[in-house]
Amino acid sequence: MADKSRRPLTGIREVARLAGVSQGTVSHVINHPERVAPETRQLVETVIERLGFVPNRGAADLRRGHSRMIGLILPDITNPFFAEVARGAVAAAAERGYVAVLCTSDFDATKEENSLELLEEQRVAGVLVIPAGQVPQRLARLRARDIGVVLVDRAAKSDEYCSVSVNDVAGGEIATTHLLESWPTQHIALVNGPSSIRQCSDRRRGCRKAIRAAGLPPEALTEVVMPAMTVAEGVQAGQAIIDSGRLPDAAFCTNDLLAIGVLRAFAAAGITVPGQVRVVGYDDLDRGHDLPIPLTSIRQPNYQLGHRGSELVIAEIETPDHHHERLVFDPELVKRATSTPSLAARWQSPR
Amino acid sequence: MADKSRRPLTGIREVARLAGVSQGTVSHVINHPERVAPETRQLVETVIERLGFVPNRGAADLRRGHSRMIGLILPDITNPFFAEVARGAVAAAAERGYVAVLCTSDFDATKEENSLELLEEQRVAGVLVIPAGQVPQRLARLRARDIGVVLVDRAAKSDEYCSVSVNDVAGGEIATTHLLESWPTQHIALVNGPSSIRQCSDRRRGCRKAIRAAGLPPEALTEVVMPAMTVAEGVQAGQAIIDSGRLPDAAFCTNDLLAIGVLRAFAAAGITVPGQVRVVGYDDLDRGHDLPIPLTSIRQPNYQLGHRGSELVIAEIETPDHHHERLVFDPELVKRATSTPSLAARWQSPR
DNA sequence: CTGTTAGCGCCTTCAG
DNA sequence: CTGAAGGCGCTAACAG
Repeated sequence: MADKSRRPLTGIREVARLAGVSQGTVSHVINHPERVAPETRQLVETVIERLGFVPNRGAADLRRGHSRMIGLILPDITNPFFAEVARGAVAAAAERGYVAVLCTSDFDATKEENSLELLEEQRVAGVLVIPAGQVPQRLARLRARDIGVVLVDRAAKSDEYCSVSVNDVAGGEIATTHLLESWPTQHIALVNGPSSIRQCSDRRRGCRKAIRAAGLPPEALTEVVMPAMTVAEGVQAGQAIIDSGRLPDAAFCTNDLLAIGVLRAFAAAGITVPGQVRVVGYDDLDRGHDLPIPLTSIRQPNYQLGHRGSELVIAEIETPDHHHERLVFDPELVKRATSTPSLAARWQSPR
Repeated sequence: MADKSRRPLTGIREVARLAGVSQGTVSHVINHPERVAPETRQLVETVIERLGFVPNRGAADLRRGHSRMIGLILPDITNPFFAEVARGAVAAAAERGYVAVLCTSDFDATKEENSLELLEEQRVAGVLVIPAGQVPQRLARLRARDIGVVLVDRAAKSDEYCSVSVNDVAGGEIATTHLLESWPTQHIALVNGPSSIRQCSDRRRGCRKAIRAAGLPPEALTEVVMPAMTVAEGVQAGQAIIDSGRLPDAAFCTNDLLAIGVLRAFAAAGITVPGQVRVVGYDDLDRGHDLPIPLTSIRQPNYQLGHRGSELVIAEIETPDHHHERLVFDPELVKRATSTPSLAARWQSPR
């Protein structure tokens, strides 16, 4: 508890000196304890303990030629979806003794590139990236440097990268099928975001597939496309549906925010859910649980995405002859009152 | 686009060779461009570009004796509160050219210690920590190593560390005062979590203060303490209030989850809000926005907490003679329908 | 302005 | 099983 002489209570060298052994031996007790005589080891460990010595990972990494950091680039850590991915990624990394360096792109391709550069400078062992838009060009350079790369929430096109993603076509299909099967349905509204977002077009594809499978004609589906996927847009979409004069039996909203907006518009117009129209969303946000009527939704294995993603990069890094893998998860339906008349009863306002 | 000869298209040395200058000069064009003749610089930059050379930050850090990484330890990145803090912290770090290493404690003191050890090994320049419980002992060691430390969401006791936190007493006071002033009120219920959580006791303190200030007797306040702060507990608390037979004029719930539960219980019992009872929560979760009746709540400057936190560590790191600062933010009332009869009208279910 | 040089802290053959 | 020695890639004096 003294003043510790001000100098970086440094290194392996000091430990060696105090223990009366060589640096090499100290290094061994740290990295290959078994190669050292029990008593020497014991001695060294005691000194390490007494000095409060903590090895300098950076120096070790430099010497070894590779680090134990993995970079994580995502658009917005505040988004529950990405946060969950991050949680899985950080957990898996920690399990394997890696630390995660977090970068945020704010959906900005430039920031994304900058982050990639920073991570390259740090010589991270690998990166997990949830691209904000296009798959960043710069990833190629990282790969050239033998930095592991895995795309998250986006299937790799070619076999250039590993990727973990979830099957949005299946999600759209599941949602629609549920609507179709749980109650007689002739007319479905699809409330969607811009087709330029892959998720949106994939989910639409699944939706159409289900309709076809049910033997319904394409006209059974009416699509409302909104420029953004917020509650406000949802309200507008809901209003548009109402104004169209032809109320659908059910509405599949491509995300929960849109669904919440639609629900709001319906409530304001006195349209009952699920009585007149059944609704399902996508993402299974917590926000959807406490609505006047809890929202049926599609849940994605977000934590798994991140977790398996980390495992994949690490495998890619540690395995000499690595084959790129493309993992695709399936989403899952979570039934709630908004699509299920029987569940809805208890939610109707009392009295 | 060739095969790049397999070797780590390495270093400054190679650049120097190809440019026909010395390593030192290359280093200068990277770190002190102004100290180099424009043409030499131009030449070197061209070579750097052509080689796709990216400096090895780890090596530089080793040489310089300090890194540009800041560690971030928080209980759960999935919690909107912490996520927002992280966003601010990461942004501020990036602004100053630092990268953030993210660690998660899962509210587990052991994991917290482990993370601190990892960060110490990485020789991060500083750490931002949101303690899971007690302030970790190990922080002292980091400080001894000249690693910057700032406590987030917790005021430092002594003047050992910098800290950024928010005034929970003020929050409790604001919430209660709002309830008291916006409508005639004789009886308030305080739905609280365990007193062992500092936030809970602080908010209670603020609540009492407001009641005293309004000239009401202590009996005007009835406290319901729940062992956890979830929606489920909130429902129970709401039920308890109902069962007590004496409905309060207003309820201050110490977080939004509790409030949501209380609201649910009230709705199920046919008690109108804000008609019979007005309610305010705490945290201003998104979840509260889409309730049958939007929830009045207290919002904390989470992003600011993280942002200023990062700025503080960086200041502590970069400023030789640094005085520990204790920043305290004030929370803010967000009025919504749940406490405001006039706002509530438009939310009443139509028809 | 540019070149030379000596390490930062650690790991890892290679001998003894 | 242990010690000695040579860098990893880069920066920061110091000379020229």
